[in-house]
Amino acid sequence: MAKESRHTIRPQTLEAILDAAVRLFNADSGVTMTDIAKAAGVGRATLHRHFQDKDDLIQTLSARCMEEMNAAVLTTDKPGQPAVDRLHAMLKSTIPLGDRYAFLSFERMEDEHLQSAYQEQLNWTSALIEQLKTEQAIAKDVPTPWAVAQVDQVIWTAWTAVWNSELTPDDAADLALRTLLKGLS
Amino acid sequence: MAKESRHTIRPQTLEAILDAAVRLFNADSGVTMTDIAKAAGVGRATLHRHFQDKDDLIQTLSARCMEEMNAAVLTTDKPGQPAVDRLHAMLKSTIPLGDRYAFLSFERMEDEHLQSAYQEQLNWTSALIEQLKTEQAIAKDVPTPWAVAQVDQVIWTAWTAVWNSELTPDDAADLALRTLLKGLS
DNA sequence: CTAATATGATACATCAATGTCTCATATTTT
DNA sequence: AAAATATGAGACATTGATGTATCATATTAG
Repeated sequence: MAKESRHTIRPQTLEAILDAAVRLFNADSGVTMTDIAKAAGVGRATLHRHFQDKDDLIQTLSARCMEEMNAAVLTTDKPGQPAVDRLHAMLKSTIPLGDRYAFLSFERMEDEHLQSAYQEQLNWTSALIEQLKTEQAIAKDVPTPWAVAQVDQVIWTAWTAVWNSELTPDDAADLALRTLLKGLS
Repeated sequence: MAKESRHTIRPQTLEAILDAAVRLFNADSGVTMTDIAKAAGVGRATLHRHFQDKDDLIQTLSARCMEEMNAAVLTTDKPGQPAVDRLHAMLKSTIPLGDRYAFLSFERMEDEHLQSAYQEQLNWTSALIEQLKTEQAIAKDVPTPWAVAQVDQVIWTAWTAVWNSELTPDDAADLALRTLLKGLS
């Protein structure tokens, strides 16, 4: 805290650090501060100047990812629409952020503020599932937690396919929606 | 190597170590040798007596998990059967081994012997997908890598549900098969 | 342009995990 | 029962990551 008040981080420096960190953590969870500094093209001391410790960096990164996810979902969502359309819009906006999503899944979140934000995200999806059931888009005997997990997983799968250049983001979203609703048949 | 020739590990000791290691690695990838020794109820020195280093332990563990997975799939598989039945049998036998499966996915495998064994596993699933397409159980315009990824993911999801006591292993396998073939509808 | 300050590089101390070694004890084998 | 040996406990050295401090340089603000 003392450090952040003494120094103002430059926006480009912050972006470089957080971008590099997301990238590295997705490739391997055993990332060191030195790795991040190198990948960000930044001095190792700069990391320690702006983040109290590694946990602080991870927490900042988690908060950032969570904000991006929430923003992406909420800005594209139109609550009045049919549930299937809302699901489609949600997939389209979240799949390109798959790396953020993966980071949030892999890292343990001890911070309770983040915990509750994540829970809110899960609740949002649960509500969408319920609406899908009401509108007969999915079967009522499918457990909601199972459906939520499937949505989560398909986002990750779709992002991986995009990342591997196997699919475009839009094609991945379409295929993900189709897979969720009708399976592979 | 020198150590393993000087000492014969007791079967129960080996089991305790590998069991504890799988359990811990699934909860958190930043596991220390001390953690494993404690969880296994074994002296820390015993680990170093039988495994050259941490990598050696992980490699041994990976090999063990791979063998278990392969054995489970191959012993329950009946190549003459319809593809849907083969998929169902595969899900039933692999879902209870979901923790093994997860370990293999999370750990990077530098060993080429393991790499090829894993590739073989993927090829086996790909062939099954092709058979499913031939038998019209799944659509031909679904990319095979996508289908393989879905099978992988659903095993993990199903195992998680079983682990959380939300489903029995058999129910999870049934739900997984249904989800793969018909989606959530 | 000049002052303020953020950054990079380096040296340094600390700490946790790793791996080695030894010896007393427990277990297995004969 | 006695010999052989696997294990547990703890001391020890080593290594790599972490975090701090300092100073010269680069960048930004006034």
